[in-house]
Amino acid sequence: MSEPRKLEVLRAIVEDYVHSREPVGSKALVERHHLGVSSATIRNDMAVLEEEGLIAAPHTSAGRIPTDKGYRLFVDRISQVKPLSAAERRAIHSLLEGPDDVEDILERTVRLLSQLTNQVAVVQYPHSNRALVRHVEFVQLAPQQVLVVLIADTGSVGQKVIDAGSDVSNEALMLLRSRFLGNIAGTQLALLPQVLPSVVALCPPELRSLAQTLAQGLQSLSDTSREERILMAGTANLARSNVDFPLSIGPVLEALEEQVVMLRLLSDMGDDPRGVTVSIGRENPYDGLAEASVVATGYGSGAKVGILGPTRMDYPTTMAAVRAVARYLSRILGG
Amino acid sequence: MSEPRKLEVLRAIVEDYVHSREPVGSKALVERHHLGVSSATIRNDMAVLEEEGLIAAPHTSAGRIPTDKGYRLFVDRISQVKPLSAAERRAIHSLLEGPDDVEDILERTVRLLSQLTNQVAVVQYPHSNRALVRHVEFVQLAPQQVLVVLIADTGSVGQKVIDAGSDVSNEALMLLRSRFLGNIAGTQLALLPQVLPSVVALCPPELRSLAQTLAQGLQSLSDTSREERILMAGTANLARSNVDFPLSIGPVLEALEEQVVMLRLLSDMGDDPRGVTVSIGRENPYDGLAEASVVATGYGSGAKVGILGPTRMDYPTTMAAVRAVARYLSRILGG
DNA sequence: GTTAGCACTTGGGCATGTTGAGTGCTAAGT
DNA sequence: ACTTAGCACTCAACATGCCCAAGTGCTAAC
Repeated sequence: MSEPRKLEVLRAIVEDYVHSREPVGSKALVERHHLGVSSATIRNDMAVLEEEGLIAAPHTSAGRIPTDKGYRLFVDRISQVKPLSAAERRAIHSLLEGPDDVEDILERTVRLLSQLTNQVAVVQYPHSNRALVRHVEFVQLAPQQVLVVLIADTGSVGQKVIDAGSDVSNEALMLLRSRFLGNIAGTQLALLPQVLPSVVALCPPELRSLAQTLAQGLQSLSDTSREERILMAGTANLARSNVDFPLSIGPVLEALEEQVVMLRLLSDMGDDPRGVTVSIGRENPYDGLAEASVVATGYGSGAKVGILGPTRMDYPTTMAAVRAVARYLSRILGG
Repeated sequence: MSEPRKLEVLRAIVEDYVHSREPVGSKALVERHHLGVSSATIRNDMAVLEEEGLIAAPHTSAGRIPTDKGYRLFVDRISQVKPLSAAERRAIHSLLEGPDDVEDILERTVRLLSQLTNQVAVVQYPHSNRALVRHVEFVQLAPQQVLVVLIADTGSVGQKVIDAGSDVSNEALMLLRSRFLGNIAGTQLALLPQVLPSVVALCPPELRSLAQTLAQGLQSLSDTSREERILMAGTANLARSNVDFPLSIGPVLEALEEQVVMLRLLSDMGDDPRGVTVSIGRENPYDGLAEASVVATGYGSGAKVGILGPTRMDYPTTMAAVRAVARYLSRILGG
């Protein structure tokens, strides 16, 4: 059989199955797509595809459905990106309007993306490797408690309450504040771990231990404010898309709730700077997502946006949406 | 028939149904609970209960299940609070340990509560009606963009990027910062709307418009940092508890995602300062939650904690857990 | 390499029968 | 005035058997 037709058949199977949710047979296939051959020929081709592990039959006399491997081939070699509809473009454009508040933008982004794709949308907070320290504030909350605030020039704000271990005088705090501020303002967040110890060393010995504690606080803020959070929307789509399909939704919700899992997942996906990356079914490192696929891509300076949905999803459209949204996001955030 | 026994029967039905998930009939009832009468008597009682709308039969020859109204009576007049197990007490106690960071504590709280109850746990950020302005910071991000930061003495931090409309000089910003700080430090957040205009009025005329913009930013921060966010955990429990039961999970997820809906819901529930409040099924203002119940109570100075689950839930245990967690939370946060 | 034809498999739909849990009612007992 | 035993009745759930349509794999001819 001809190689191109084989791929064409796989493509037809994937598209029909995604759209109908039902195993697709040889006859239906030859009717819906005008391949120039008969159903018998298709059957032969399908037998080959099955041998290669690209499709499978749920039971003897049913049609075929694509396997993870089949989707993989489809995504890698067959599908072409679908252009977005005018309405979709418009929706994305409207992201450009409104306040430039990072939080706001990300929130609108996930909402939009989840509506666009009918899947769960996820976005990682922007990496701010290049972000600089703009301001540092120590606020005394209680005799032994200090609120540490770190403001970056990107507008991201980190906060953390730390326990000093002993009473803190206001004067000491003021002194340390100006000492820290003077020495780290303008520094890249990413460099804080290297810079902070020297600042501590410069402090008067009797304040050394407090300074050390504060420095730790700042450092952990520089970590977390950098990339360690995600935002998501559209979890209800999980229930909707599986209304007559028993994808076990429980494990997926669990995974989504564990930010650690999701962060891991996103960063494990290569960040091909131009295209989107797809992780299909069992390719996925987390067991609970064995029946799910993730479509993601980087934006700005390396953080990820993406969606999560059932393996049976419309990859071309979804990939187009993710890519488009990522591009706009990069533009807005000036990545 | 005797009134006390009628209630006893209702109680037995509720308990059996919650535990077995199946309609409960007269015979099973008389076997499992040693009521001193025969099944025929129970049948008569059940007929009365059904007339009163407290229980219902899914179909002719099935047992009865409690209606919303039945649960209501059960919660209000029959059930007694179950004491928590030692393990549960221990788990709650361990909340006391660890950093006093509000964010951290709330996060651990929802996790704990969702595990304790096997439901979705929700917590509203603490009200800070009594919270005072600790610090105000204006940070210039771009010629026309200013980041406004408002820090309260409770450790809550609000941030917002505002667009000034025209270029802002650094000196002007510094001046306004000290002007605002001097006039509103120590003020209650709740009073900001009244105080801010006078501060604006005191500013030099050429800065009036910028001051106005900044004041608006601060005011919106005082709103949002006060109570307008919620945190949740355990959405996966929704899927688990309904594995063989078709509570439509979709609408519930939608509701959970709409913070506005949840906030509305929580604040609409009375805040009986001592007991917990329960909202059952259709009593619920939001249609998507017609098959769900919310068990909530206030903590600290009026914010809410609670859980959301199917109407068929173990109310006594759940209520006990919610109440206990709320108490500890109040203690930790010094409400 | 493709096609027509055909025997074969099998899940799904449907009609039918059976079972058992559960009810409501009546009449008798306390 | 309640309670209880007994009984006829209802109805979902389950089982059984049947047929049908969809779909396959194979073979032989083109």
